[in-house]
Amino acid sequence: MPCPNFSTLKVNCSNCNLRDLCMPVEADIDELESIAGLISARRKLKRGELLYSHGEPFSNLYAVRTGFFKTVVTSSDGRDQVTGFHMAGEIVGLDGIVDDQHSCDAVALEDAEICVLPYARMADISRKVPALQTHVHKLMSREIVRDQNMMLLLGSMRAEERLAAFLLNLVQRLHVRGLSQSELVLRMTREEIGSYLGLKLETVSRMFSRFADEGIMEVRQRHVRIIDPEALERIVNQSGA
Amino acid sequence: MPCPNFSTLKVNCSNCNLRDLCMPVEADIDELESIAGLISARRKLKRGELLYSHGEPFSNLYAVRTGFFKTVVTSSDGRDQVTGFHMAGEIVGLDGIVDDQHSCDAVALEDAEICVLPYARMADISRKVPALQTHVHKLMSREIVRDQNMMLLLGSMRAEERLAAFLLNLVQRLHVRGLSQSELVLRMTREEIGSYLGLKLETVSRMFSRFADEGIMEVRQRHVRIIDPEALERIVNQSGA
DNA sequence: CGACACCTTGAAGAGGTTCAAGAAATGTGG
DNA sequence: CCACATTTCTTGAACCTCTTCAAGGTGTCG
Repeated sequence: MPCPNFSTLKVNCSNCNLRDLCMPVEADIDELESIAGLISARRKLKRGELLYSHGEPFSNLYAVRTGFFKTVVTSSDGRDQVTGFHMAGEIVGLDGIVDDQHSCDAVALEDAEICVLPYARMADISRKVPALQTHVHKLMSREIVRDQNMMLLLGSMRAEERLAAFLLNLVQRLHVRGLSQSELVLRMTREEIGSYLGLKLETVSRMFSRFADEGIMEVRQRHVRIIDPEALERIVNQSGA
Repeated sequence: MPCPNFSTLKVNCSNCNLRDLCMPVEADIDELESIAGLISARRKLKRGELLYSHGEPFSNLYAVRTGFFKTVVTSSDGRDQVTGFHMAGEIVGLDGIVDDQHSCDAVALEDAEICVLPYARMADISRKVPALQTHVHKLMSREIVRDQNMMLLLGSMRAEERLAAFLLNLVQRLHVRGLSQSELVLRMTREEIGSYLGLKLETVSRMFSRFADEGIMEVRQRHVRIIDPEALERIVNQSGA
């Protein structure tokens, strides 16, 4: 076995328990067979490892199987911004298509495993399987809508609103994956949350403390228990124009 | 003529002077013919008119022919955020694909004309013409990268940096379209610029005044002449981590 | 020409940042 | 498995940027 972090055996979507999340495509038997062959390999990453980095030639999309990733954009003058957190069933790498190279870094925030989806193969198959074509378009459109909602958050919300929205979004996504609606373990640091939300880490920390003081949640380091989700909803929806 | 704002006569990309901007696709004669048939109609809009609005069923993308648009996301509690400004040759409407309905409003900021690109037709043709498929993917990927760069701007830049970046981006896009690199007429209000940049209109106004004081540009209402573009570059690239 | 929308500028105030110090958790090497 | 180094988190105080509120000016359109 030349490289223990790659496996090409029995790599197939057909019997993957994440299929409903990452490839929810209605199709006939033949088509499903094509789709099952989308994946070229799986790959394991250690915490802190880069899945891809900006400037790197683009050739694959990646589906997260296990673990947790962040994507980070870096500007020419060294600023950087976390643009997303990605968990099981989500697809990363779409940024690379336009210039045939990645425009951000994708970093594993804990030990992780991903499926490699060669873009060329995906494009080929989606020409033959309309349902896959639709799915790919929707993936990209969803990313656009999500990013525009982040622009709304970053452009118009105050610190506590941002953090509340962030937490609600996280638990909602975790809930879809069968985890608790109220309890979660943050996979990222205060600084990473801050970068994502356009805040400094101290501000994030203070907001956590404030929410805890107000009895909205319990916070012990990265362990968070949401006691009053409606309070969070109210915070997010309170203000506005 | 039932509706003077729609025309379906001689609507064809083949001899459109904007083709290089909006459909720069390499293909053989047959394929180009397919692509030329992408457009179903053209439509004229008056200043202030909506091209589409959030919640509206999605069925078309739109290519801007003339005029200038903004797209605006509105949150449930009435906040809104300008997510983009769009000029000749640019495609809008990609947000609508994921949920079969638009998630933002597109508003003409001046009298405008657009080409209607039925999404179903586009999807069909791009299954037969790989170059079009690639083009569509790149369009969407470009939008993702652009939005993520806006997240960087909103999350990490100060007011003067944001405005400088905005102006440089604007003149650069206008320059590609054959207009001056230094002179421009803003099509949007201070408030709209502010919404886009996550600032209040007063802040935008103050920053314009500051740039004018510093001799970087002349500002007379919406007429802007950039005297020292390098100063703007320096402002954008100054800080960082 | 008048009404309305848009822009500018000042002064006061708030929210978030910066700087700093210490505490808690995590990981590492012996 | 423990001790130590490192990273991460919390909290306080001073500061700064941007916002808010207010008033007046400028431009535009019917």
